Amino acid sequence: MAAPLSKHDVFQAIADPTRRELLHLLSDREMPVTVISSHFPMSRTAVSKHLRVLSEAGLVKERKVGREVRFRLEPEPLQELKSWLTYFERYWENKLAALKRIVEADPEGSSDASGIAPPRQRLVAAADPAERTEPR
Amino acid sequence: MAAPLSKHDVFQAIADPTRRELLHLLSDREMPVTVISSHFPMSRTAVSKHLRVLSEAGLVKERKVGREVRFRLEPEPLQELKSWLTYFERYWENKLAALKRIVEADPEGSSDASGIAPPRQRLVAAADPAERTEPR
DNA sequence: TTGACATGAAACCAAAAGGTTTCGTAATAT
DNA sequence: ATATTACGAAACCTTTTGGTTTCATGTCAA
Repeated sequence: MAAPLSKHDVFQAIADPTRRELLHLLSDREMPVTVISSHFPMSRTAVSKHLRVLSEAGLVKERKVGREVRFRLEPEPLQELKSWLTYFERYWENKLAALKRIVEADPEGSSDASGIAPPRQRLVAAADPAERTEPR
Repeated sequence: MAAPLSKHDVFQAIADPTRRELLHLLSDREMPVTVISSHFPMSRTAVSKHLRVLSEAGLVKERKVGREVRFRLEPEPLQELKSWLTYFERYWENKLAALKRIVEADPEGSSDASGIAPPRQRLVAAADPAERTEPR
């Protein structure tokens, strides 16, 4: 349970398209920096910096082989992203379910196949026509 | 197939911790800007800017009510993130996943709008025990 | 009306991000 | 030995980001 209090977190690491491409590239196999950078329209140094950001986020690991340094994907930290997403999943599933009910005009309308607790999101507006927020 | 070629994508939108907190806050119910900003240690204007970034990524929707503007969560765009993650899930789920993938040898992937390139598959690793990369 | 409230636009600023080129150093090849 | 290759560190530059304060405008309350 080492706290990864490093400078870059997973969310920030994957924000850049180049870095996402790097992850895909490295998911295939491990590669040295020069080979990696040959896939990108920027300097090797720039790619190297991106690799460092990924490394600080724990998303890649490096290993020295002779004079080269090979990088490989380390997917585990992506789980944080996944669990973060899980929280919101029920919201869109709920919305989709609601839409489905409307479209199908199902008179019963309460079939939720996911078994996930429904969020307390108001799908309909308040009844008050003025809709004051803070009556003072 | 509306191409979401706006300035901010989902990946970038959720990179900022404040914006992630905003999404959580708004997942509960819709809120006007002033109320939202009271939850954050920064100016209302700053929060407003974050809301705009989220809006450009399609993650929140606004609605005018009297003199206030209420924001609410719009979770659908997060599905892009989820499907992006799905690709990597196989890698972390168990160590045999990579092998399995090689065996199955999925012939073609399709690139999407998020800068993701399909990995070029090489089924055989270098045989040289010295592990030279570029024999010249 | 007049004043208070809710909000966005604008101008501004410091720091971070993303890139470059140059250089030093370790490992390999000849 | 000597040249070549692989790489990171450093210095530098430009653009973006995340924040601020100030101001204008629309809406509501008295």
